[in-house]
Amino acid sequence: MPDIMGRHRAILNEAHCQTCSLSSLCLPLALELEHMDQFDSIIRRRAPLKKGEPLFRQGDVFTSVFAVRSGSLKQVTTEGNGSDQLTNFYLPSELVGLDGINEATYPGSIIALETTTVCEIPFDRLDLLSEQLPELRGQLYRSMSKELREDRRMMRLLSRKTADQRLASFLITLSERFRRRGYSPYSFRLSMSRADIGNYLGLAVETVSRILSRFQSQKVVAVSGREVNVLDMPALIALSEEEEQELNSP
Amino acid sequence: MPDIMGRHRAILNEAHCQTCSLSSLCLPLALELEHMDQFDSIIRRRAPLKKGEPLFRQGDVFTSVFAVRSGSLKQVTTEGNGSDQLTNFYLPSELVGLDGINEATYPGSIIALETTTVCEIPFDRLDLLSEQLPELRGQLYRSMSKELREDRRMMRLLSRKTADQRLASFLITLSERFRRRGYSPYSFRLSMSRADIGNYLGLAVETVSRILSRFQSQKVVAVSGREVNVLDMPALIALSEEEEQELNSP
DNA sequence: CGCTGAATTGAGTCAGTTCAATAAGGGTGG
DNA sequence: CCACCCTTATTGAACTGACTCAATTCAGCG
Repeated sequence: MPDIMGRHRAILNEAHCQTCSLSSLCLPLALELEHMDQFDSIIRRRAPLKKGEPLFRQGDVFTSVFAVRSGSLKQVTTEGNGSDQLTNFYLPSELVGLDGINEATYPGSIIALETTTVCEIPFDRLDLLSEQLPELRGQLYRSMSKELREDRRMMRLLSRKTADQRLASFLITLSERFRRRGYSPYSFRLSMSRADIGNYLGLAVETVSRILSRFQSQKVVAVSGREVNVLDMPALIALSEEEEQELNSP
Repeated sequence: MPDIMGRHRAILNEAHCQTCSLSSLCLPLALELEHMDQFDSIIRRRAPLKKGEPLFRQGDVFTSVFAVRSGSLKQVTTEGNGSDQLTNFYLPSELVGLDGINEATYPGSIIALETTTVCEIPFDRLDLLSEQLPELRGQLYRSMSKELREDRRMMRLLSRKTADQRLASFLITLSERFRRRGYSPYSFRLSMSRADIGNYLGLAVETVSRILSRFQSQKVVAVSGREVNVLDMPALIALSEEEEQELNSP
């Protein structure tokens, strides 16, 4: 029993911003140590989510944003008629739930793609703290602004790019995100299914599968199930950009 | 000369939040009168933009966000290779430039679609004021969050919807935005070209033109150049939703 | 070790594009 | 005010990238 308690305490201890390996990427990145204590004190720990478990569901009352500690999640929005749209993947250090601030409920469900831990940040506390800490406020504005930018890139991808370009862009973006988090940009594991990738990129599963096979036969990547090895990054970048179409320039 | 000065002063006078007809939709919507004075004092007036004139260009240093007073604008992002993507239209009371906070430069150019006036809100001043005024801060968070939501809807449109559904959704969204601003939701003028619409919706100009013609022959709308009359709103709504496709649900 | 969902591969179809040609606006200068 | 030019819009015909349908194969898991 003391053993279990000890381990439990240890887990809670390592779940502090001051000792978190993600602190240089996460929301409190710009904070002084003393301010980080303040920030840390408003955070609520959460039991790890299992694969497939929701962090919250579409329509739940908005109370908090969440920072991903480990694992990954997907955001899924269900339309009236029951068809789903996967609008985002979230990796460690990224902030989940920012699009819920506006309407008091979350606009999509967030589902764990693997065993995943998150830090819960109650938004009213965060807002109050951001009043006192300009650095934190700035970081929050920047996080939202960054997501706006990424959305614009995604719109471009969806409205202009071919299936090949979409897959290549997707792999490059993932690779870059892993790199920034200290993992290999050349060798990683996809936590999402082909169906998820297709849904996210606006492609049929079959198309995703076919194109990954072709990339493999072109020696650009080696794919085995969900393991990906990028063999020729320059070629992949070229694939993501090639033959831009000129769809009525404004 | 006194005449001109007089008129000039009159223009400046009417450009105050307290007397602005948009105040119930705009950023200071939640502010008490005395706080609105404070907000009003940080705003910089701008000479009206002529059609085609840029408010700022992609890559310009980020300094301010802008509230549209009258007219309309488009956001255009140019990729390395010179192809453009139209990522947004802005109508009166909407906030322009929020996606520039993150990286110190604006990620796209903002171009007037017609004669357009805006209020410039220097972001450093806005940030400081938002420290003192929780209502203002909340409104700023909500504005950004709302834009995130709208981006998600746009992604859905681009990855799931047919050309017909896209056009119908576009017209409905415009109609709704006009309605909220006190204009007729059934009769309005498009300030953007067919090419702009196509670029925004990820369609060829020809497709936009063809579908508008078909909607017209179906008596759903009457289109004459840039004048639009919605004849059958329920039908238009049905067109925007019909026959949802089931692209690999997550 | 067998079962069930996930992934791959093939064949045929179609929505929306491209290419092309014509018509309609909308400024501008005489 | 009108004629001209150039941009914008419409319409037609042919083509194609990605989808759907279908049939295996593979992988993870109880």
